[in-house]
Amino acid sequence: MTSKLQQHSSENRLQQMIERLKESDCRITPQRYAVLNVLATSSDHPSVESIYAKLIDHYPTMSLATVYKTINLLKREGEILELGFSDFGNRYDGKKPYPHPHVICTECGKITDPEQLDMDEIVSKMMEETGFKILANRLDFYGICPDCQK
Amino acid sequence: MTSKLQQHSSENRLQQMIERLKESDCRITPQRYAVLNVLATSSDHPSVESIYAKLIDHYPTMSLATVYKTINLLKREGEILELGFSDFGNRYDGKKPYPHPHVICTECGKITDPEQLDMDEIVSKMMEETGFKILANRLDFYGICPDCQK
DNA sequence: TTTCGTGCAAAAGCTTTGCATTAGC
DNA sequence: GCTAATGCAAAGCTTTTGCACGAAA
Repeated sequence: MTSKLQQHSSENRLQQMIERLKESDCRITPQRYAVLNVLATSSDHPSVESIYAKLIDHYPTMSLATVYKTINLLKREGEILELGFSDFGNRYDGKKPYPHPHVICTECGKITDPEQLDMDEIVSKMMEETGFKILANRLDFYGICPDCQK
Repeated sequence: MTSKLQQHSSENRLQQMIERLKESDCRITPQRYAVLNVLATSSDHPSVESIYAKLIDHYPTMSLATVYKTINLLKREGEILELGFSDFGNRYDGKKPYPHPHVICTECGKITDPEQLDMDEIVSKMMEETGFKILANRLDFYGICPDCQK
């Protein structure tokens, strides 16, 4: 799993992804580059559909299958975090591919990252209590964002 | 949302579910009763498929559609907690229908409830930091259970 | 030139839905 | 007896896959 210490700017994040794919002998096609770029620069946790929608005008041959395949590749390489939702589809975080908390507005679907909450201590406690070797976690808060409360 | 203070034994949990459905003018058919019973007495967070499999011998006319419909009814009534997973299907908790942490073994699929972790304080902090009105949460720990580590 | 990636269309899972039949209350 | 629930089969969604063509290295 990628360490939190490896956070960089968006441009570096894109380069990081490309680097990783090259190391695994993957080709950097225009389509892949475009999907990587969206994932590396989006803070709004895009869906497959929204990535496709964002790219189809500029890349007329882009297909949903290619977006799916690129995302699966990045998942295998550990370069994106998948947030699966049973109600409103999967969303992806390419900026921070390691587990971290999310706050989700159930009105408008906005997803943001709270900063003040560190999971390390909680994870340690859980390992002690349960005997599990904990490798990942997921913490979501669901509610109404300030905008939607108005 | 059901309060944690309302925890009861499995038999009472079943009665509680039935009560709630009756209040909403739902009929208690043998099929519904059977599904409710599985959900009220299972600690292993069953899937739709496993509920169906457990019942089909005793209720030969039971259908998957009925299990799905009953589960959706209970979701609407707030009487079960749905744990959606993008990789291995949805699982359900009828014993504790309010949000609470889960520890999931990625080897054998076992799901257990840790007891020592209270989310209330963390939720309060999050509301302060983000301005969200937080109504629910989900906390999963993924790892290898003691049995699978051997 | 060889191999990998693309993109279409079909298939695969899982869940929901329409509708005629059955059965609670 | 009235109305809701059941259960089959069909439809819907999202995601995956097979395969022929095209492009990267």
